[in-house]
Amino acid sequence: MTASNTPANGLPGLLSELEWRGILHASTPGLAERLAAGRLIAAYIGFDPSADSLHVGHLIPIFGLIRLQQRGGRPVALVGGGTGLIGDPSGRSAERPMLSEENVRSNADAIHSQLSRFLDFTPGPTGAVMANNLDWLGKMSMIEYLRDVGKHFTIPYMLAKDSVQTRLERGLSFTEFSYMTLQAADFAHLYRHYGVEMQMGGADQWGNITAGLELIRRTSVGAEGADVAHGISYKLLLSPSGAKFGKSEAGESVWLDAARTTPFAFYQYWLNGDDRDVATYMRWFTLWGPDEVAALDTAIAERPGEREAQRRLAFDVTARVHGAAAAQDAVEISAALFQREPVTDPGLLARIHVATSGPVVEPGSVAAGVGVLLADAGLVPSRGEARRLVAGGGITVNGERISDPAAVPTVVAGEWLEVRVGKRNRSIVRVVPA
RNA sequence: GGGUCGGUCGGGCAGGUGGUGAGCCCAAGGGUCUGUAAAACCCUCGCCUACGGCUAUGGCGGUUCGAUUCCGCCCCGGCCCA
Repeated sequence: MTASNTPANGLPGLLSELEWRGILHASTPGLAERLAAGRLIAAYIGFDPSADSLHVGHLIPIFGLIRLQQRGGRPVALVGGGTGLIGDPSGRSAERPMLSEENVRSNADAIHSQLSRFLDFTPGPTGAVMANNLDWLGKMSMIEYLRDVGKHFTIPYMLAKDSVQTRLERGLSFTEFSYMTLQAADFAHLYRHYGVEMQMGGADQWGNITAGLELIRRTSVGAEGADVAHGISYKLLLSPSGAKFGKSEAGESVWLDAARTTPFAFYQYWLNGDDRDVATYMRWFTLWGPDEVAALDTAIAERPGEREAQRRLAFDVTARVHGAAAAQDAVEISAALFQREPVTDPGLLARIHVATSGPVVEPGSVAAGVGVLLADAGLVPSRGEARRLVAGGGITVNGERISDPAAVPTVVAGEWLEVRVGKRNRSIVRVVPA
């Protein structure tokens, strides 16, 4: 850890930091002055509980809060237990399915606990705070909503929003149309009751953020002329390689929940990134300062084969999400699994099997030949696919390239098989009688 | 509610007005080189108990020797009208 990890210039340096990292999309006029004022500022970001775990895409807002706290601001993480029942049309091309209340509630709980590991919630001026908008939106009566919130929005104002415009042709329910007013109500509520002066979010949230500013401006008294609230939006993360950020090779989301995406798989996701993307990712997903980042830029350019930036990035992010021990474990398992020779030490095999949530098969599957084995283990979608892979030379078991789908591999120490499917997909299969 | 157009492989299409839909593009996967990267090149790309068989044109039913095609009802989506 170097000195650049603790920005000495505090809150006033926030905007310029987001600038050099290439993250800043927009910010309200006057925000720089407000940050320079030397007073504490609290800012919030909302998390939509549409699933029971956050995924790597959520690291963007999470880092937004982390950087704020690091610079001496108070981060407020808002879980959308109320708004999640409505559905944000922003960035969506079609009406989304409504989630049940129980669903949203349990998702909100899960997300709540995941967020707690990224911020310091120790009570104090910069202590992080968690809130759930169901607490106030759920209590609001319809009359109250229409008088206190709806009255301050004109239809032309709402129609002008991008999120609405892009949906006018394709269809948009009144419910989703109203979403921005609920998010505005959140901001206004947090402004009044928690002293939250700023909302942050992705570029697609800018319209919702400004709707909140509008509501606050129209409903707050005093401080005439001065901007009483602010907003920052982050760019849409476009990976230079054109890859969809946050999707594994199989097209699955990379989750922050270890039960969904093992720390090993998580580490592999970052390690395996395209060279062209690392420079961007390390700016977005680490707290490294300009000097460290520049040094790694040089490393990428001069010694790409070493993948120093990928390794450091993968370790850093994995450690942040799953802890340093899990990250170290992922490094060791990766080294063992991706060395030239197959793993044969039973102790190590067992350890890798557990850490990677490896598949378990019965001896019968092994005796039926590699083709059947791979399908039974779930390493390939079908036997036909297994045959294709074997024919193409894509399957290696215990270090031996398989040329016949009917081949019966030798089980190591009576229990283990090291299977390599393609170049990057390697796993340990455990053989246990039923 | 009425009308109309559409629902074919992960995505995008083609075709088809009763006689064999696995055809194209993209995406994807495997191999070679390299670095668990990219590019390039080669191969593959519905499923299976695999020289063969089975399933696939939103769902159900009908007409027919035979339906993706014709008829009816239903579901989903777009547009127009009320």
